[in-house]
Amino acid sequence: MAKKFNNHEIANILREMSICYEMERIAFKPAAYERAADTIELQGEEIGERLKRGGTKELEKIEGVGPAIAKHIEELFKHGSFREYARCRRNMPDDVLTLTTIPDLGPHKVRILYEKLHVRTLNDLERAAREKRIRKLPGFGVKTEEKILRGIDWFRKSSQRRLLGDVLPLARSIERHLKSAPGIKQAVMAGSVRRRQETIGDFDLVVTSDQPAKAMASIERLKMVKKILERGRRNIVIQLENDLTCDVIVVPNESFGAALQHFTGNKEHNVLLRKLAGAKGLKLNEYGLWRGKKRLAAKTEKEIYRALGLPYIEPEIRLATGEIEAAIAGKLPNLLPYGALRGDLQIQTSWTDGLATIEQMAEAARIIGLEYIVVTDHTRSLAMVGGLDSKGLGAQAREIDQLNHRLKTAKIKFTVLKGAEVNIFKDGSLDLPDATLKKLDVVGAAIHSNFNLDKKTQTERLIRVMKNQHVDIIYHPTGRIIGRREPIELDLDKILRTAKETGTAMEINASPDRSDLQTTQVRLAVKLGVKLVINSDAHRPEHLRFLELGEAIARRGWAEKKNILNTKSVQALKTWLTKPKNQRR
DNA sequence: GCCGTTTTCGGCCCGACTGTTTTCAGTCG
Repeated sequence: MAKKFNNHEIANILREMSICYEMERIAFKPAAYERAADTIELQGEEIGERLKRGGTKELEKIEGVGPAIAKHIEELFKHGSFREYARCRRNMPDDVLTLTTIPDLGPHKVRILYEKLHVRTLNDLERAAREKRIRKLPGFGVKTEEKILRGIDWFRKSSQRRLLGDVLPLARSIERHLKSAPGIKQAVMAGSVRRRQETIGDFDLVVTSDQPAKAMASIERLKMVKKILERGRRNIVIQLENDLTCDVIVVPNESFGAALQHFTGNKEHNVLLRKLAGAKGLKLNEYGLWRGKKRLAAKTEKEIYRALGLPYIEPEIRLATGEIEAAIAGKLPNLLPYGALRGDLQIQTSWTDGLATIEQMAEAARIIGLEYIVVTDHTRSLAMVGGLDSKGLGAQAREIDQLNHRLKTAKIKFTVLKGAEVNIFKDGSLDLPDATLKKLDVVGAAIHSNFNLDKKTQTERLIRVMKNQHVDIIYHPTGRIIGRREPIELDLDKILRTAKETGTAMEINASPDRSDLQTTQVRLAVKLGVKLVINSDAHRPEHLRFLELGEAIARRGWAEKKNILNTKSVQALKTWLTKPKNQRR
């Protein structure tokens, strides 16, 4: 294979194809390409690997990929492009994907801008708008031109998405304020926040009311509101203090479920649901499920799913990645319940870069209902945080023993275990000797350097780590930090299979900017039967709250309680840890 | 271009809103 493309890059190429066909007013192809792009982006395994393994036949197994698109992808890997794509590119602006993210600009308007004003990039667009050339175009006007300028401004300011960990507390606070506000019965978050997506574009909220005008007024009076952006009859768009856009929809109580379902999405899930309804001679919209003019269900989501012949599907897995098929077959996973974690297996303390003592972290963990923590400070080669060597870990062990003793005498049922976040060298060796690792209850290993090795080297590096008999967990396996650092190159399929073979657990690091593993990777791990651990990676007591975000990632990846190691009691965990790795189940 | 409780051809999700129109196309979620 001559060229390499990751799934995201392939998806974007297919999206460009979709836009191209849309511009040419070719029917149905745009949706087909769009759909293929979406499913490819959500694949846990690299498309290139699958192509190598099974050729185009293998690719055709992917939902929405047929013979034509499979062939295009094959050509893409062989030659770096394919004929039809090259043709499309000739007729489109270079930066068509960016241009179409500007609100109100879709394929057709972008095409007109390109053909009449030679707009190829965002800068071209801005110049054309400032020079008031856009308003003269057919189908455009002064208002559109102004909206485009505002759109460019918005794009530049807020193109980076927010972390769920930042948005969720705010969303809950708004819910709370509105629930007790005049004219409002219920206020429930919807959209990507309710699905607990790792990053959030905007915040959707469904409000029920008998007095919409009064409800709207209450919303406008919220103290977090910075600016009202749009006001409709039943919806209002506001800019919050932190510049996050919040889209509120006001509906009567009797259609609450339908509205919540509709605005929770995701879009693809809803499309599939409406198709299913259509196949049964029904119609699903944001006002309910209908047979002709008769409304069959609308008040609750459960009622709607039931009337469609389905069990309730949890918001986190409404991603159009097989949940509807599983629901029909009665094979939905029994998702990990929130609050099922009994311990946290990655905690840093003031012994290295944490801000609280072991005792303070233990106390904070106990208060939020945990039964144990593992203290896992950094090890010696991470010099910038004063990583611990064998001697330091020995001293720390004595402090932990004393603390456990005090807890016991005070009849407090809480256990502190000994661990470390052991640094992995470039060659996959560890920066502490086996003799030291052997003394610890839990050994987590993590990559903190050499992020840019090629895929083969990086994969072999981690495999070597997993083959070490003392390494229990790989921490934040891909090393990504959202918005700051790309994940390392890994053959994840191979890594996860090795994890299974060697009995090494994989971490779901719940720290909001890490979220690592991420959803699709968890799904693959669950499928392969790899043991997972959800950790906060807390560096201060408040960080323990991140665990909930990790639970959300696990749920989105279809994980059940049995897949997650730290749902075990401390005794059961210890038993598991003392077994030789290859006997751990 | 893809797909199959419509099954290898003939369909393909739904409604609101906006701005530009004078009846509707384009965009969005």
